[in-house]
Amino acid sequence: MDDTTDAPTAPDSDVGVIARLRRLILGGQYPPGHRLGEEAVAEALGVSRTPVRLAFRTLEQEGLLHKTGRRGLVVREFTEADVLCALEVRGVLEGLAARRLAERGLAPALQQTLQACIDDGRHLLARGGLTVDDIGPWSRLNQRFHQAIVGAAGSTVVADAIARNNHLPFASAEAIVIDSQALDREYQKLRIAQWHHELVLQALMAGESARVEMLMREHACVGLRYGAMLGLASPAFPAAPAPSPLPGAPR
Amino acid sequence: MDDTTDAPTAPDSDVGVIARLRRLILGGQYPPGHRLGEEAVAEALGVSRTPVRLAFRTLEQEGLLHKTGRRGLVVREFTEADVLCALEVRGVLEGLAARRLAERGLAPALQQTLQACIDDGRHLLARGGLTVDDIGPWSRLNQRFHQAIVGAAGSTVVADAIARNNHLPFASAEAIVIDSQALDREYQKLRIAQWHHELVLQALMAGESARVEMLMREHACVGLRYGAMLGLASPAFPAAPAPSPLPGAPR
DNA sequence: TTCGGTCTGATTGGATCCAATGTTGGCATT
DNA sequence: AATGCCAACATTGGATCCAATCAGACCGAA
Repeated sequence: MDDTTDAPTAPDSDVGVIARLRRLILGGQYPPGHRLGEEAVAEALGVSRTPVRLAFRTLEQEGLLHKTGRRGLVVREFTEADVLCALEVRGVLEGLAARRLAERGLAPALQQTLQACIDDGRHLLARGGLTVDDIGPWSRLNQRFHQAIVGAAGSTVVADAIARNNHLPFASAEAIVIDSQALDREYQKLRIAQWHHELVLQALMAGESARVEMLMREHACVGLRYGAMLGLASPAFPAAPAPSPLPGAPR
Repeated sequence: MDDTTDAPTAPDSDVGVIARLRRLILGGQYPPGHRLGEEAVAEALGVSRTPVRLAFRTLEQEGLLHKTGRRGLVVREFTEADVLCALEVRGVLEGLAARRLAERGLAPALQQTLQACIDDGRHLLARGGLTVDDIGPWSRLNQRFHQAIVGAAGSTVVADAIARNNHLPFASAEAIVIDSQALDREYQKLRIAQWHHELVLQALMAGESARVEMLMREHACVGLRYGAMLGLASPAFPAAPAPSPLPGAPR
């Protein structure tokens, strides 16, 4: 398996073994509940046992693996309820970050950044429909929006808590589930998300801290809970490969 | 749980290196900002570099250590604002857990557990004052109360997020700051905490999910923010005048 | 037939060795 | 004197070897 295929903004290109093993797990190579042995993984990755042990430690802390009573680690299995919970945790934490930001005051530079994300989103959705090439740009601007808010909240503790939660594959903001077969429905979802972004900026500018907190909490629900209302099939978490979100053109 | 004394006679059987290194860091042996080398720590702990590397990985994920731009890891330094943020994160997450619990319904067994904690606390505080021997029992019942709520929320994702935040030494529920020199003031704090516990159970029994969420969020602030109002030393906040009279216990 | 004990194999944790890389100090040159 | 280059060193990451421990199987006895 080649590991160099990643988004241009590589989130964790720091250590190869961890990223590759994580991709193998998320890609379904090791099914949930499967027991992982150091030796087997080491041979599969073509490295020694030492880096695998390090990677196991990290991935265990991230929650992807967990120790069983007996020997070894097993791939954690996530239920639909787990996915909802992870999104709710993200909403609560990002709500906290947004509230703190509103209470501290919105710097002009940050306002410009958020406005740029909103402008990009408005431009992206202006055509009245989605294509597969739009998914990458929207994912990026969405991530920019969220990261700007979290980063400007001025607390590494909050940012770290969000980052830890985002280690769950389905919980991060950029990992929005896009059903390429129903792009018209997904378009509705993105329009709602865009609407939320605009409301969030509006509330931030007005210093409405309680409102922006609630908006962020609700915004986190767009990924899954809005799907059913829009007639989308309740998507199981995207553990399957999903090679679609490859960025086509970086705008 | 374990002996807090640094007895050299093998307290390092289960997870020894991580626990011992964490104790060294939290004990101030390695001051914040200090650079940790594998070799030095390995020699200090009397083990090889391999378990130290594993421990570094874990403690880095926990947030106690962080990579510097250059080589090695440094002990993370926490500001007063970080402490407040960690408590706020705990409040937000435990508020989420309590809200979910209220929405799912309170099982009779859990109600009994919480009531037992409350009874213990009421008994503990009935004498009208604190002694140093009361600190341990109160810490334990407090932890029992919080763990019961978090565990009953029915989500490993939420519980894990709280557990990760609790890795910060000052953020966990049992790590309440007790000033042994001002036990009368601390007694006021514990009375407020006890009061919160009783209100939480009341709200849980009534199914008041929004209220119990807010109660848990406020409850997390008792540790630090109430200290100043009660005249306790807290450098970040000016002491407010007039420690308010506490209401009597309900029922 | 079933239960218990023992043995063997597998697996993990720890230690040590080797390679790679970044850092720092010194020296030479401008 | 300042600056840039080079070399020696320190430190980290990876690989391999050794010990300890746990699990499962096999055998024997009740």
